[in-house]
Amino acid sequence: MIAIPPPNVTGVLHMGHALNNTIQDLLIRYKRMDGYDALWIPGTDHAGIATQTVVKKSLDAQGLDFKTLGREKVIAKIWEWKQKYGDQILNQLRRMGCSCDWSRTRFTMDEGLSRAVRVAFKRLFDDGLIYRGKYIVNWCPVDKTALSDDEVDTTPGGEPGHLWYFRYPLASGAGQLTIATTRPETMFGDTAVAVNPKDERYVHLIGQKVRLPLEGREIPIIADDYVDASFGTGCLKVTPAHDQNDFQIGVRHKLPQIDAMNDDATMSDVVPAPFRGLDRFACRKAVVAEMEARGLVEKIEDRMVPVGRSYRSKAIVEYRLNDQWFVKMKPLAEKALEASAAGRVRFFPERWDGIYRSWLENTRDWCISRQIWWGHRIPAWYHRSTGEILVDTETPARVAADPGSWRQDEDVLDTWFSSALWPYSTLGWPEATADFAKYYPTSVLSTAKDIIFFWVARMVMTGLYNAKDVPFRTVFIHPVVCDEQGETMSKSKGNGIDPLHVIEGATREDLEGPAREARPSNLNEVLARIAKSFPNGFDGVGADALRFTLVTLATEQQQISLALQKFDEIGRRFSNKVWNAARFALTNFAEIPSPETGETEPKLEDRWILGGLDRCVAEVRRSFDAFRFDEAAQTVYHFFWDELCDWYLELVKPRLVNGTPAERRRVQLTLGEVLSAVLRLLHPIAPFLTEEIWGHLHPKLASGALIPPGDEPLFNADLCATAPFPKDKGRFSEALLNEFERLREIVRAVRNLRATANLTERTAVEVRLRPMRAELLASLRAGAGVIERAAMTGSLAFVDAKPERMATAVVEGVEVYVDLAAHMDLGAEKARLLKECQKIDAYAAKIEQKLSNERFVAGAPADVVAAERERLTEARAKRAKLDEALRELS
RNA sequence: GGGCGAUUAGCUCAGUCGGCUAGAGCGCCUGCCUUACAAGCAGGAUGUCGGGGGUUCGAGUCCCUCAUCGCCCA
Repeated sequence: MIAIPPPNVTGVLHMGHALNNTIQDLLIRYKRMDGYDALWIPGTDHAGIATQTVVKKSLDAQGLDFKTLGREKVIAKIWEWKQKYGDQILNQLRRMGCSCDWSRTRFTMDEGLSRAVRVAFKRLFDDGLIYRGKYIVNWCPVDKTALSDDEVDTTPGGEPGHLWYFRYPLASGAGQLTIATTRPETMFGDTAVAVNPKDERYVHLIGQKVRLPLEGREIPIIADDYVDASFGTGCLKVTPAHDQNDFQIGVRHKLPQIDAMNDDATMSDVVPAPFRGLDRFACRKAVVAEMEARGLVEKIEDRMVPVGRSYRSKAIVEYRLNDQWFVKMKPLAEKALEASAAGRVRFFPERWDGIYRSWLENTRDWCISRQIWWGHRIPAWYHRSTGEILVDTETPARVAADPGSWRQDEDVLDTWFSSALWPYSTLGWPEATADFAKYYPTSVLSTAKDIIFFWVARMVMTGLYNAKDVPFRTVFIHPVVCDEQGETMSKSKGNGIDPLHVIEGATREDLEGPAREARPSNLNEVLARIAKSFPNGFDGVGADALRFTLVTLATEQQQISLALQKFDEIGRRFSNKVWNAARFALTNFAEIPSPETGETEPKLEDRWILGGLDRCVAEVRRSFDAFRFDEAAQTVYHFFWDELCDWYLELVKPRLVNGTPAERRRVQLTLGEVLSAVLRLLHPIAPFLTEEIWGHLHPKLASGALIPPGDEPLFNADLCATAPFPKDKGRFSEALLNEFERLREIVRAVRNLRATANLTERTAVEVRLRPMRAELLASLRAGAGVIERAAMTGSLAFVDAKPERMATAVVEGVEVYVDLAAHMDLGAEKARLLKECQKIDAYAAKIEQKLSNERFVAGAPADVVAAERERLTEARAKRAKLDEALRELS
């Protein structure tokens, strides 16, 4: 069972969603076909800040003011918006072929899920794991809300700024201290100056006071280890209400907290009159100007300063004291760590477990209140006069009885608080539903690495706490989809590829859209690239090709560099091949001799392809089970194209087209089995194409009684989606593979010789074979048909001596002679043989070197040594034959 | 500053427990309109496995180190 990572209702699906949902659908279809009760719950997330922001913009555009409308009307508007656009995402999933259980579609703000949120909140509160407190929080002055640490982005290396050196006079009048600050405007909130206790320059001043310029307040000089003596002057102004670290210092030294700003980052009434109401940056200028006027600025340095920005509004984050709700992380995190240590939650690829653990080990308390309207309102009520707090899942009776005396908390919960409950709230928790009993814990969570902290870890924590078990046994972390330059795709860069463009096609204007909207600095370059690669737009390749391409590219690396061309190169090409091969097969299934006709004995190629099929089935299963979807896709690709199409189909054409009815039935039976199985192998990756072909092929197989023994359930499998996933029937054998491989090598040798003589492929040539070992003769005779057909020989015979004037090639165990007659260029043939000799000599020399090393012979496992000896013998034999051919030429 | 990942053919990437002459797709070169597919078929060329050191009989693979790139955290 899989719970979908719910996409935000704000937007449309991007390529990352396409990859993630392809993987989930693949797993679900695979398991469903393999007989499991596979449930995939779809849904969407209300995405508090993101959605509110989007709707606010649209209301702004209509000239409607948020504040004037008021909370209830705004929420109603957002609901309207959600109804209108929310389904769009689910429809996109459908178009990608996602086989979710649509009847169970959930939304994080559904009544049931909202109740789950309130129940979880109350339980955590009652257990003392949720508390309310004044705390310094990341504050977005644009959205006027607190942000969790994870919602704050910082530019590596900081942003350009300044370091101002201000003189604070000592209260004693006996001099001054110079402090360095990047944020002059916060000086009105200063409540101390701190120095490092080991800093000899200042140690004698500890305990004294300075007079805060512009304001005249006296504040103490304190000692704290946090201060870096080498930074600035070694004196740090401490502003507990406006800086994270200063807040901690303030707590340690019990400093007062002076809040110098309003919620929109203008200066509050506590600052001196001239600065009141100024925006923080205007105030910064004013403060600097005033300090300069008073001669209190020692110097100003340019400097890169760390700046946090809201990942939503991009506004510079302020640090602000606020009443907020917090989840106490430590007890929850410990349980989550235990679960991963015990292997109850496993990550694929494994390395992400370390990332997950290190976050849990260092996590701070989680601020869960958000000062917005769209979301789950915090179920807490405050008594207007006593300040008493009530927390409950529904409006408490005391509140209902006396509503005038109580007010509910204005804030809503962090979106991730409800997302954290998703794997079980979607199953009906906290009710003891049948679904919950049956499907919890879920099997797999598929997601990208960027939300391991936001989401994965929090689901594990709350799952263990609320639902008494881990929410999923396996976490699959897929790569991040990047553009061809290796940069993450984003709206602001305009480098995204729209999955719908890939599926349905796009005009050149469509393709240019995202870039034109984002206006990146290299816009012309981007447009030129589009014009060059897709002057007439992009032809849609369909959902299957989209999926196949993504799955093929999703290796264990951290990112996929994706260019639109890839969908042509990989997915479209392969889908087309499958379609054509199926079409060929279907025309040859038009007429099926009646079962009474019976079938001829399987030929070598029939047994070979069935063995290959079984190996392919086993490998695909192994790869799927190991979450190596790329390997699975490669395996099917290789089997289908290189073995089935290039060899088997070509080999059986004579029997299929001109054969006796019994011969035709034999091929139909074999080809039918292979094709039917390969369609089912491919179905989880490419559902539409395989279903379409299945619809044509399967009825023919069934009506012609062409379903092999043991596969009886297939007779009734009207849909590929519900047909059983193929099983390995154990027909693969190394010996058979080698036998056939020898034939292929002979064929390649003949083709090669013919090509070097500049003969076209359709020129039939005389071929003679001379086995080096007597026991090979029978096998070669059995494979004569394969060679004749695939190598287009005129005649084929076995000899025990090299015929005169024939070109020679040596493959494992067999000498191949081709009569190139007048076309043989003796000089070229000689050069070719000499080159072969060189190659084989280098090879043999390497092995000889190994074998002459006593320590290798003594130290390496016996089988490795024996294998080397064998290779050497083979190489020498081959060399001898080449010599023979050379001698004859000269 | 700490951590994770990457570096293999012109490009995008595989490479299992250290063991066969290091592979695939695309691109490139040559020849083919061959009765499913020219969106195809056949053949071919292409590598100091980022540099250096170490362990080992043996290293693309393990260890150390340096370099470059990407990401995460502080």
